[in-house]
Amino acid sequence: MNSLLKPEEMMDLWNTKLSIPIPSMDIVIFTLYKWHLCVVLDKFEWNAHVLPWNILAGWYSLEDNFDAILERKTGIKWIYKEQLYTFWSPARDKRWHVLSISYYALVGGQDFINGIDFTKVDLIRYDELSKANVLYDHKEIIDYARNRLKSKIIYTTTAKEILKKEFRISELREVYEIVLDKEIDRRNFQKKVLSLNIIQETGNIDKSTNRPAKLYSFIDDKIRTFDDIF
Amino acid sequence: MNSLLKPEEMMDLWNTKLSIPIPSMDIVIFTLYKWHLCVVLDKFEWNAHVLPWNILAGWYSLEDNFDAILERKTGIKWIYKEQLYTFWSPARDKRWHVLSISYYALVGGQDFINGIDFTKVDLIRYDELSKANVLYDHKEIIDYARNRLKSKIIYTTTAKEILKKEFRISELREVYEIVLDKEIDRRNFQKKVLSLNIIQETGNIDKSTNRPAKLYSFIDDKIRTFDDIF
DNA sequence: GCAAAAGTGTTTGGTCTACACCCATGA
DNA sequence: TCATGGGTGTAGACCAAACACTTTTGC
Repeated sequence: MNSLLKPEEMMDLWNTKLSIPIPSMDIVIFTLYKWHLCVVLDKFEWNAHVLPWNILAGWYSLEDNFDAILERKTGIKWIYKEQLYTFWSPARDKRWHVLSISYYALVGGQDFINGIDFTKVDLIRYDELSKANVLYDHKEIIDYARNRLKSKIIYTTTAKEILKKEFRISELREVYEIVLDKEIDRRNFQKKVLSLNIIQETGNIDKSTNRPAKLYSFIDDKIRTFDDIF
Repeated sequence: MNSLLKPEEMMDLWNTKLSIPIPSMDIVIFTLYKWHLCVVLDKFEWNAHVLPWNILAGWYSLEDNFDAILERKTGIKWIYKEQLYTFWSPARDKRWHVLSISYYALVGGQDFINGIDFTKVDLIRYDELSKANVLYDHKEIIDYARNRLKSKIIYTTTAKEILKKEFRISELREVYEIVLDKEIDRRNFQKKVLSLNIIQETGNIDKSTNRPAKLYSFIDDKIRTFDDIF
């Protein structure tokens, strides 16, 4: 993932000889942590944050570029991700003249949290982002991703990435409640989700609460679409 | 809209010294012509076609870049457009190593057809595209745009760009029938579209058919969203 | 009068919402 | 036996699909 010229040399070349923006990638990683939707952000200088990013490595696909950034920040090698949008305006970033191809993903699990190097990266609650000092247009990119996440989870099995292999329907519902930021009727949710043919009983029972609960798993290995859940 | 280096010089620079793809823009322009969904494609050499495109002019916004390509091909100065996707893979285009930021739009009207220079550009029916020789991955980009168009027209007033200021509800319905490629019940469509608060009677009557019809116009000047029409 | 297309209404069935009740277990 | 959360059912509101009849004009 190296380029033939050093980054500073590239910048120099661009700014002096070219009128073309440098393609880079910004990634928005959402997770559910302590019952809140959070974003992974790079610490930047003293108290500022930016999205994890890199200059696009042109010998690799966009997905490989995403994976490289993700792995560097979190240790996770692969995750379902989706292209978000390509942001550019001549005024976007006066220092570097950078075009941003953005991707986003929803990730969960203990391995993910353990893999994060919290000296370099922070987990910021989405609902507390306005208090943070997020640089450039990265706050807008995060909001854009947040909206996309909301609309996608309604008709895709995005929630798969947050849950363990086997889960209770109530756990699935909680993912939806946090991502959509609203309460969902327990009984109606259950009826609907079972009618969609996306999850199946595993036969196992989770006895960790007073009344044990049936465990379910997603039928498909891959993220797939279905008729709107709401 | 010029760059400091000539295109050939840029290409050379990229291929020899840089590992970074050149940002370019491909645009997918849909229109309804003789009752069919069509795409505007550049003639390329003898019998091949490509999407209208250009190397990204970095002093201008993405939308300005789109407008410049559109105007060159069709004489139209402004139209509602939407970013589609950014395509890139190292193998995408071996000659030029080009990253494609794609936009799409739905355009209509006689001015549009009159503005097209048909010596440079062809109008190709979407349902006959498989017979055409469309180069690179541009066929996939068109398909991607076609799907986006289908899903967007269901909850946005995209059809506005195809119709005259005042139109019959039956004309609006025909736009939906062609874009969605299915028959729609006349009566149910009328009820639904009137309940959405997106169009209003203008008070004028169109007497061009046997039985005259009320004319309607969109309430909003801008393209807006509404609850799904289907 | 007849064809063509507009305008309006009804019936039906399914789906979403808001609920209530009972059940299995741990403490 | 009580608290906690799981499992299941039902009535009413609402919405969408299928469909029929009447109206207004040109020829």
